[in-house]
Amino acid sequence: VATNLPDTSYAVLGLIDKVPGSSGYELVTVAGRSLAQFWPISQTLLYRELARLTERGWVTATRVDQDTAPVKWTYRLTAGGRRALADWLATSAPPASSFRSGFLLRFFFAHRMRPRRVQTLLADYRRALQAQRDDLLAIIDKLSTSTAPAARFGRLAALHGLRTATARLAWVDEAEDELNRERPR
Amino acid sequence: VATNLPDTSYAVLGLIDKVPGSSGYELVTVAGRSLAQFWPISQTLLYRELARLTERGWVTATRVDQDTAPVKWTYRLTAGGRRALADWLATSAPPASSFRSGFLLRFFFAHRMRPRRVQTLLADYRRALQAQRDDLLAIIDKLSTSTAPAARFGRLAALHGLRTATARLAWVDEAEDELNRERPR
DNA sequence: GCTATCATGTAACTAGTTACATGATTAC
DNA sequence: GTAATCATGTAACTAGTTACATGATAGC
Repeated sequence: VATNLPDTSYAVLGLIDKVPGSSGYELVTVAGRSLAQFWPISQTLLYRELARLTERGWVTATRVDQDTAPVKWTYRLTAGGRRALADWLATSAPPASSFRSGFLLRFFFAHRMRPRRVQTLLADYRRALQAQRDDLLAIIDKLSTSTAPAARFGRLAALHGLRTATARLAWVDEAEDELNRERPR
Repeated sequence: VATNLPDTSYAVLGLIDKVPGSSGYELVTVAGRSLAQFWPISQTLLYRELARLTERGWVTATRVDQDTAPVKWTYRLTAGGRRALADWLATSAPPASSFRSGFLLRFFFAHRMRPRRVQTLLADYRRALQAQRDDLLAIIDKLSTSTAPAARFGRLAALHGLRTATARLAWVDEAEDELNRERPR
């Protein structure tokens, strides 16, 4: 009964391939500061995927006893896992780019808000974008020192986020201008 | 047992408020060319939300018999529905902007791909972005003629998508340049 | 004594997806 | 004949979220 798995499974598989021999706990943190920008995975889900990948025989789990910290399990791809990852990467990415913005959803109904409320909504959005931009700048900065071939794509992925955030910040200015122009004071 | 509803419910509520007296079928199409850009709602889900909103007493459903087409049901907000919508709009949008990009996920693991594959991946992404940009341009064009206050925010929301798509197209160029520079021929 | 880090889970839920069903009318 | 438009659903699933549990060690 080999149904095909969701992209999240391959995300975890790819992560293990990138940092082999890490524990679930480590993978959660690594995912949190890399994948999270464009493919967030919660801790619970990641552990569930690890179990599933192990069951499939795509990764092996090794028990590691530590004296200072609790027991941990480390993961590595099997030959089957490498094949599965390669197959998935060769598959065309479907248009499955789901984007849901709580901000835009509310903004779309802004004609039912008082002008002041629209202002704070935009201000909140700007703050969130700035925080995101700063995060991405830090990531890019850290990755730009490394010359590893794998880090190159990570850096470009982060750059994608940075360009997006910057454009959206410019949009916030634009929107504020337009809203002020029509209704002065 | 009044649990609070997900944003999607309010999205539908807001839509009905925007186009009162429309049927589920009409709402599906309206959602498809407005909300879909930043808050996609499938047909099945929309009908389910209509049932839920009716149950809550936030909207009323009216049966309309037609001689040429099948029976339809049209929807309108009640006083309670208007209050619920206003309350939700007054609520700060949580950072809940979930973004999942199948493209970036694969691109992040591009070090495991052959260079040719990376090229086609980028080319496919560019094509998708161009299509999206054209869609948004058409929407903005249509909305810019209208002077209704509600259309203004719709236009700005579409502009947000346009700015995003444009920045990402520029990123594709940037990424291709960078990948070609390091590995000529 | 408190908080943070390391480390792995269970339980319960629900939002959202996909596939399918039905059937009339109009236009090519 | 066949495809598109109008119109509303049901059924079945699963991916992902949220809240909670546990427990050791290390540093302040």
